[in-house]
Amino acid sequence: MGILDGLNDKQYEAAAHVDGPQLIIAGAGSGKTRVLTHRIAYLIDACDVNPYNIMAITFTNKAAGEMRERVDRMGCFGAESVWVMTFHSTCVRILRRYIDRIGYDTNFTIYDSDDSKSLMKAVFKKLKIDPKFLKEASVLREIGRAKDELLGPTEYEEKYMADFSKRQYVECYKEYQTQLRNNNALDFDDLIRMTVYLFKDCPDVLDSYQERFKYIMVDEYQDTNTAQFELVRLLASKYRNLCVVGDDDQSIYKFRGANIMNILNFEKVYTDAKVVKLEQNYRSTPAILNAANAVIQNNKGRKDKALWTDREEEELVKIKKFPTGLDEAREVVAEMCKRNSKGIAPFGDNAILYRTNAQSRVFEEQLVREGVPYKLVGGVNFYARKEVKDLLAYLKAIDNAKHDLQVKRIINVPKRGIGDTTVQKVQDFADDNRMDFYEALTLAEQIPGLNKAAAKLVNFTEMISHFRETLREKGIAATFKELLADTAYEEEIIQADEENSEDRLQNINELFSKVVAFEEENPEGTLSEFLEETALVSDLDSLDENVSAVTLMTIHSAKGLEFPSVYLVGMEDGVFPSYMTINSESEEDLEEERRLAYVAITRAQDRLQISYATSRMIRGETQYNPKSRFLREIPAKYCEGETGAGDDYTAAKTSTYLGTATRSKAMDELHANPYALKPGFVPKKRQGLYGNKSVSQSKPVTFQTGAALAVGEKPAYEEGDRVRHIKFGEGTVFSIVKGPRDYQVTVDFDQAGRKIMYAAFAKLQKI
DNA sequence: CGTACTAGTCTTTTT
DNA sequence: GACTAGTACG
Repeated sequence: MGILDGLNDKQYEAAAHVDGPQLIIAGAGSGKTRVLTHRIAYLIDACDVNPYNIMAITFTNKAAGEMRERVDRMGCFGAESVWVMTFHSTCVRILRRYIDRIGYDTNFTIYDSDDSKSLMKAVFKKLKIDPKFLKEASVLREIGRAKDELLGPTEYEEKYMADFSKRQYVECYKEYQTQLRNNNALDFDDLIRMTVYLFKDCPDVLDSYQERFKYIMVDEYQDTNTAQFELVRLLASKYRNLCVVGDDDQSIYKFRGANIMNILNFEKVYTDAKVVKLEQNYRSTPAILNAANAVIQNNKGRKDKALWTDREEEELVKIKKFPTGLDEAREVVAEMCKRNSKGIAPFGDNAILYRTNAQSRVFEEQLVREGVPYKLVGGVNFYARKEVKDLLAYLKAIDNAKHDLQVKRIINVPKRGIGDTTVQKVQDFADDNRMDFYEALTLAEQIPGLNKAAAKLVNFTEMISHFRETLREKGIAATFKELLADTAYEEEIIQADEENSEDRLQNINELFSKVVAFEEENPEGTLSEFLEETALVSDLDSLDENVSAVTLMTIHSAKGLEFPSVYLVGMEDGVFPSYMTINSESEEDLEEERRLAYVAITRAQDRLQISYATSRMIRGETQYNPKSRFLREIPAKYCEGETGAGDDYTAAKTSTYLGTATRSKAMDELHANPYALKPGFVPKKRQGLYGNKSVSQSKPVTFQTGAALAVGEKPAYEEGDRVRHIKFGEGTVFSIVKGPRDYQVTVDFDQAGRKIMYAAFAKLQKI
């Protein structure tokens, strides 16, 4: 039978195992997705399993999407009815149907971390807790941890009854959960937890899902937390056809509750489990693989394994040392430019990986300066940006007036003279009369003490109900358009005229495109369904591999991805491993960090460069850190360039930089002033304690930015013209349309694709 | 009620 | 250094 042809022996063994529990230990790059998809095909075609009875669970939407695509491509009959989803979306799906069985309304809302934080603030206020004494974030972290461990407020209280120091956490947790329930809302962690409760409380519901999911597969099993483990255990307990895939060496989410014991103890929980190890790596060169193995071998609690490859040796791992973080960024970008122009590697082959998001900035600045296209993953999630959240809040308020938090968010955005005191009066009235905030708003004229504000509130509710009418009659996109027009939201951004105005307008356009796309794809789709889609996506999900641009992201985000050429930067003790783990004295924390290093190294296919800097600006101060201990763990025989230990400043001391440090401000200047970077512009030299050889070599920028137009002024280019943009590079003007306030220009960029922008902000240059 | 300034926090990673 | 929340003042 041909379904499993082309798999190696181990892969075959794993894919052909059908009944009973199975643990697949899949090393980095060992083809685990391949095994999973082939196993699904095997179940359907060779074992006559109904595709409807197969479930594959992943952590990210991106992984789910890829799996979906590959399953569909196997071409098995009925493959589209295989359930391929993330943990979170699976739970939402189940809860929307059955959560009323445990006392919630099925049209519950999902709170993101921002919402949770606002709610916690309200909790503090109510309990009269001084935020200086206790941090909202730390309480939320504690609650999240409790929820990951399936401890509700009551269980949590019981467990820590004797612990006086947890007293306030208990109070906060109880109040927080009460308020969530009052708002008919669930936070992220509740999604999993409530599904587990539902299954435990309602055996008939559990049974129906056990009958549905007779064959269960879990990807990235090493990242499961206790709640997720329990969820899977319950679902699989009837038929016991549970196949989990993971790699204990890539467990890097302990801080989020992941319990590495779930994978290490799998064989103890399922004593009859079949265990298969995939150790052949199809991704990296021997040098890269050996380096990775050498590092991870320093960890103790791990399943014994060693990846191998039959690839030919090509290049050794490159180790580079730089005087400063700025030099590092400059040289890395220069190297990529060189390799690109020589035709060795297009920009899209490269990834820059770092420990923390904050490290991306220097690289961004250099990439912008050199006109290199790049994709930045992480930082602020698209749906978490202020303007996007504002507009989504409008849509949520239009969709369902019970979204108190959302209504309050936008009641005075843009400014319409409704202040905190007014809001508080309305809230008090609502509390006294036991009604929703929005309901109270509609009765503004009956609320005592509002005076002039009442009329403003009436205007607001009338506007919302008008939008509701539009929604019913003309659909989501039309409502969105009207929303923009009536609230003059964009005008406010244009008027404020901040340096990121253009980005913000662009985000609005992007959100609008998403609305339009949703409506086109789901002609019958409701606004609620659209909003649901936006609740569970991350920045990573939008990463487009078809665009040839350098990728910048944290190592965490890079898990599961691969790149021909990887630059692993900031390899210094105190940066990576982070300051926190070095000081924590806990060997476990350091081991988690080492696994992170392992993940980073194994992302590289053909070429890996690891670099560190003697001094580096962190949070406004210059730090001198020694080379990373992980770097020292790589034997010199796999490397070229700087190797060995102890060739640099080893006393990890911190000192504040003297003199006026001229931090590179390329980005800021580009946004603030279109003339800031003229060809030939050379940044001010940075004079530090260390001689800085490369500063004076700074190349002129490769592009010129266009002049700023006044809002509404006709641009100097026409349809069909070739133009250049600061960020997106070159493109062709598709259309120029005169909008109500300004010309809207649509450009098809060679790299970045089609963008719609306002002429006054785009600063396009005809070429 | 809105604005302008100040002080404090953040930085480990995020579905 | 950058962002945010909080405060004082008009």
